[in-house]
Amino acid sequence: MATRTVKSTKSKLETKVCCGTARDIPLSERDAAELASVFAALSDPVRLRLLSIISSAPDGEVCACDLVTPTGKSQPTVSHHLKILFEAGLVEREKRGVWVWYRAVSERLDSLASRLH
Amino acid sequence: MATRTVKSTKSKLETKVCCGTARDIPLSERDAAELASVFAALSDPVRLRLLSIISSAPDGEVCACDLVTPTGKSQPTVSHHLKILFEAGLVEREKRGVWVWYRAVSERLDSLASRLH
DNA sequence: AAAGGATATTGACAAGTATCGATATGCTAA
DNA sequence: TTAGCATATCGATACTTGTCAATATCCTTT
Repeated sequence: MATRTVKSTKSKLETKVCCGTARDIPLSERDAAELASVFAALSDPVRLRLLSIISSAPDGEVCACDLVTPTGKSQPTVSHHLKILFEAGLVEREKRGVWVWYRAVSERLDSLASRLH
Repeated sequence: MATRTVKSTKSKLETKVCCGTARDIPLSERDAAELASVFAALSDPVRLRLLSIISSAPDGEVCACDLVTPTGKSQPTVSHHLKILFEAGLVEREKRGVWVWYRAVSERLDSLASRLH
């Protein structure tokens, strides 16, 4: 933390004094951790593409078996990424027989978008 | 990839057949990587709080020296996080004398928000 | 009941990252 | 020019994460 007093005033450089008292941070530590975890779920290219496929599906849902080939990743890897998206609340899943269908949770993305301001 | 033929129709479970041909992914590999890198910059609680402080500053800018104490992190750590925010295009910086002032790049957040749909 | 397939989990490993102490750089004032 | 401070970089370390092969689980069909 620098000094707070500025003596000379010869240029614009000194017109503003830095290093005031620490103000309250608008975003709490808890909220920051929560937000960060959602962004972390979105911080992988494979997951973004999975979400993209799911979101743009005609019926709004996609079978997990259709998510392996397009991404070029192994089945366990895709399953792992889908789990992360699910736990972040970005997708929901429904098991029907042997298949699992995924849908995007648009409200989750909407509320996230609104928090970017 | 599962079989595509479904013979019996005894319940709703079989009304939809999964595992069609791989369709094009709306989000390209390059775009996904770019987007993911921005989300990665936002996926840390300390960086979100830094951005929060900067964004809500009365003058729209904050001296780096005012960003160490509130976060409770060391000066090198804060400098590291600011660099990541800067390289992601989320903040811009201006050196004035010994001090460095940071401002949020709101258009960057806006365009990011618009891409969440 | 047995076989086969879809999905999830486990274990292991390589790569990436957050953190801090020490140090370098660069600006200002004396 | 020297001293002192603000900021950035470096080096090291502990932790996290993306990936896949192997395996487990669960459902359906025969």
